[in-house]
Amino acid sequence: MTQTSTKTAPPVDGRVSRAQRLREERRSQVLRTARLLFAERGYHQTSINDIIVAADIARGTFYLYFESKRAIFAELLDSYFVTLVQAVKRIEVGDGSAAPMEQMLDNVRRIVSVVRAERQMGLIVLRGAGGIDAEFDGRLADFYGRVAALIESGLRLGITMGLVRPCDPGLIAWCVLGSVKEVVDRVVLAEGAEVGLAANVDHLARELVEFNLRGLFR
Amino acid sequence: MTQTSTKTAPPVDGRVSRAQRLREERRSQVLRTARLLFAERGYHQTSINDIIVAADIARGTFYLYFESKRAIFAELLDSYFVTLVQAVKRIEVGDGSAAPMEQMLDNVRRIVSVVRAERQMGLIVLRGAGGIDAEFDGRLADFYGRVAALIESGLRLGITMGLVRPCDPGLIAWCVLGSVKEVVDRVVLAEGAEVGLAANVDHLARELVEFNLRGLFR
Amino acid sequence: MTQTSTKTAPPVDGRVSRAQRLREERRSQVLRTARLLFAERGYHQTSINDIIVAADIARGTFYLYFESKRAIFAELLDSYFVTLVQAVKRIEVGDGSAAPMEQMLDNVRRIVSVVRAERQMGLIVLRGAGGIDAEFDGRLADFYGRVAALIESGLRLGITMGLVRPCDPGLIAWCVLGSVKEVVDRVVLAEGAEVGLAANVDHLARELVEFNLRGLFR
Amino acid sequence: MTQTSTKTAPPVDGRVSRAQRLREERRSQVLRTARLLFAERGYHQTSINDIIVAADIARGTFYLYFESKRAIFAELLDSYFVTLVQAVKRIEVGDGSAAPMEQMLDNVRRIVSVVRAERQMGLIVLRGAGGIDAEFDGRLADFYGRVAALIESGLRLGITMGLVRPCDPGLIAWCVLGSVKEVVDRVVLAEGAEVGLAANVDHLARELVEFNLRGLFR
DNA sequence: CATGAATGAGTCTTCATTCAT
DNA sequence: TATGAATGAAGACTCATTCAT
Repeated sequence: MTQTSTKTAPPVDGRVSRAQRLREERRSQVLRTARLLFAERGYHQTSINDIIVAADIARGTFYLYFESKRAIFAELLDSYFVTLVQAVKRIEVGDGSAAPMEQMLDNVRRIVSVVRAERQMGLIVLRGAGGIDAEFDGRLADFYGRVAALIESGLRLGITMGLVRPCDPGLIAWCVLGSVKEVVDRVVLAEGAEVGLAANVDHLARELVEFNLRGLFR
Repeated sequence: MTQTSTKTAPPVDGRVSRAQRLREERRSQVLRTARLLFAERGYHQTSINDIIVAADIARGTFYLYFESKRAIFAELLDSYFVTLVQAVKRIEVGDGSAAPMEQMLDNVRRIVSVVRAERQMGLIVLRGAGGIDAEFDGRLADFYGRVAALIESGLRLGITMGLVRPCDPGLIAWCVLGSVKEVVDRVVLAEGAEVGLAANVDHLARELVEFNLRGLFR
Repeated sequence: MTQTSTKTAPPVDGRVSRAQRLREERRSQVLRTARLLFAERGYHQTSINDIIVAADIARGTFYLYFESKRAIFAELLDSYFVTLVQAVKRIEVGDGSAAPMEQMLDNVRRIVSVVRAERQMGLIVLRGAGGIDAEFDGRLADFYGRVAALIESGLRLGITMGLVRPCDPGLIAWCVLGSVKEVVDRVVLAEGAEVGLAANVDHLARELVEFNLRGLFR
Repeated sequence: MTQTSTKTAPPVDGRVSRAQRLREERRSQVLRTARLLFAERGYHQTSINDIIVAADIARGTFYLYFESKRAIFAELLDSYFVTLVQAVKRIEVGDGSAAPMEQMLDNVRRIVSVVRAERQMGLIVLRGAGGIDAEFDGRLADFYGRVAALIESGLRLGITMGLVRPCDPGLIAWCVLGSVKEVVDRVVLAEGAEVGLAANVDHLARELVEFNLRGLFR
């Protein structure tokens, strides 16, 4: 139906033809360009025209690689979700495991590093992905919901083991998630962040984790 | 310059003409309608047409009261910011003051009550105001920045007084803000929230404050 | 949803406002223009742009009056079908009725006169309405199907009454319809027709009817 | 000028090279595929993409064999016209000839058989070839014009010989043609035709010819 | 000969805003 | 003041055709 359908399966011998490689390169170059623009100006303020001009391709070429504007955005979003989720490891509690605090620190460090590596997507996910579409809103809510569920199950375990004080884990999971999101957003992604605080990731991670574990009180 | 700025100041005698009153009524009715629609479908998915149909006014009439689509949205946003800021009181520490915990609880209760009273604007501010425009993004950042600064100054005071453990107040302020925002968003604004957890505002406030003060550890 | 929705019901007093009248005029002017273009160049070769340029209206204005290109074409088609159907009267056989031949002559005369009055639509229906769309094809087939059914029932009656020779009425109805369509198409609508044969409608009608009644044999 | 016209005349020895043969095979396979698609969905709804996918050739290859979309359609059309024209034999009147009625019956039978054999082209010619293009419309008109002229000359002869009643042969030729076209279209090409009436070609031909010769009257 | 990635003119449609009445 | 018809810039997407490999 659409001309997009990329037959061109790689040769059976497993090697990838030169054309294939070029094709992939082109595709990811468009993806990169689009990511940049979406992050800078948001979904609605970025037109297909903006993308093809910035990527220096023809109008039709865009549709050779992506079905629609929504599709390229969705792809960007989904692949970022995957990257992010992979950065978060469940906190293991056991003899051979590192201290929970250390594990949490590692989680935060990994998240920060992912977000900093792909600053643009961070901006999109934390700020610009809402309000595009009912479907995208849903996807975003889904993603955060899954993360919150992960945290919640950790909390439950911690409570059972007597490590975490008794609390409403369904609620507190959102507190934890919220504090992380906000710090990542404001501190990691802030314009001048490169020079400032965020440069010291370790300090940031330690403060964040300590806040979550010990709260404000002395 | 534009016709809209014809503020038609009330007559010197202080009384407001009947026409004036009607004008104001109509204006705020349009505002209400727009708020509803923006909250339901977001900025981009709400057209001027949607608004005038729902408000039952003519297309031209809209522009008699508001300069543009942006303008009405900005107005809605700004007035909500004012309401919200008023809900947050600086934590007083002194002989005659209530316990800090109690003050924080009150802050949370007030915020929750404001947000629930104007659920629509809450949705807009927490979800839908990003990604519209560079300027709106800035406004939003500004607002949260002011709130964070407020929290930060409280933290500094707390630290000085030995109530709050030593920490990076500029960073932790964002943690606090983030946890509040997320809980308000997911728990207070969630579809079925009216029946569920959020119904018990007190429980919610207490859990949230406790998390912020004592963290997760037992 | 669309801005097309024409509220503006006429005032209760039954009179039509000046604005209403203007609106209708504008609308039918666009219809006329579109009809002309569709007839001249066919559906696919006529762009919205062609229509608005020829009608001297703005792009948006078109969509104020019509939902889409398909919609305006459908409207043109439907109203023509109505006109055409009204031109065909069932052949009455009875004491007070004119001779069947005379009634058929009148039918042909009326059809020819309708077609000549709206030459453009004739061209569209007889030549250009096929191949646009499965739906339009269906509509066209439907229309001709109804006409054929009308003829068929006439034939059955004629056979019963001994006026028409025994034959397969379902088949012969298409013969009759086909002969009429072709003559109307080639003779009435032909470019130079105005000067030639078709000028003499009476001759044409008589020949056509005679052919249908008596065939070719001497 | 165009690469396509590289007819690569066969070697003088009259034999056709293997490559030549392959070329021809491929070409006609594409023609077959295109015919199928054009018939099924019409000219405008069939894209080059549809054709190359169905024919399993590369995009560029198509243009190796055919100049353009128009060109392949034109070729299909023209070759069908030739086939059709060959099916119609002039009615011979003379001592050694069969009865005119029998000759006409044979004509109809041949036409029906051609049309049924290449149902797709029948559909295209009778329904889908109009409204594509001024030129195609002309070609179609030309073809029917030639057929009508053939019939007309037959009628003149018949009149001269006293077999056909006096009439306007230029007009009546179109009646005859119209009745044949319509029957072929609706009855022969109708979806379920294979099972229904049309199965009995002889009945159909006889009814059609009888209608043309004797008309409706008893 | 064959390929298929690239092209870009052209299409329909939307919608914030203006302005004559 | 109120109206709503008119505007036109801007947007997403299609598809016949070309051309380097």
